[in-house]
Amino acid sequence: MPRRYWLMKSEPSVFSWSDLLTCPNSTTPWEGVRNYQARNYMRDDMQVGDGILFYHSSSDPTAIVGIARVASRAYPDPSAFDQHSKYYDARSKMDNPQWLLVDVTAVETLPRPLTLDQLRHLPGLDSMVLLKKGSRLSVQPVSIDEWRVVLEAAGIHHPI
DNA sequence: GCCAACGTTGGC
DNA sequence: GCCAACGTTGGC
Repeated sequence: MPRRYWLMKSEPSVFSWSDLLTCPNSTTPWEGVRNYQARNYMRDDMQVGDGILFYHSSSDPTAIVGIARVASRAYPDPSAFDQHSKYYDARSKMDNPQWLLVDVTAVETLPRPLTLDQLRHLPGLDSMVLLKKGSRLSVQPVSIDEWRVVLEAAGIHHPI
């Protein structure tokens, strides 16, 4: 199975790239995904070792800021069971979990963030999910070609 | 803060 | 199954 590539969004005011870097082993459970399509990508398609573009949304500027990798298969998101969590969902039962997550590990910080505006001007990213109007998916597939374009533009030549 | 676009819910 | 209402996302 060839490696796949993804883009994952996070609001830095909630969880930033630098927050990830301070986690033990630069690794964190990607809590809080509450969208079925995003969940299904994690559940059905993500494999350990897949590449991740780490994107800061609702920030200034919005940008890809780091390269990460998938560090586990999908497993139940414990925050869905936690009544004190903002991600609590009473419909998700221990014996029938509705929401899943994967572990994410930081690999490399971009020398400079690649902003949304820069991405829009790069050739070869026309069909990138992130750049589609109204795109809200927080876990998105990225093609190998898009991955290469982004890493080249970021000045990264030996990722993962 | 605004608001377009989107996903989900629930009445019918 | 339809679709209006609602809540959320996220760029600006």
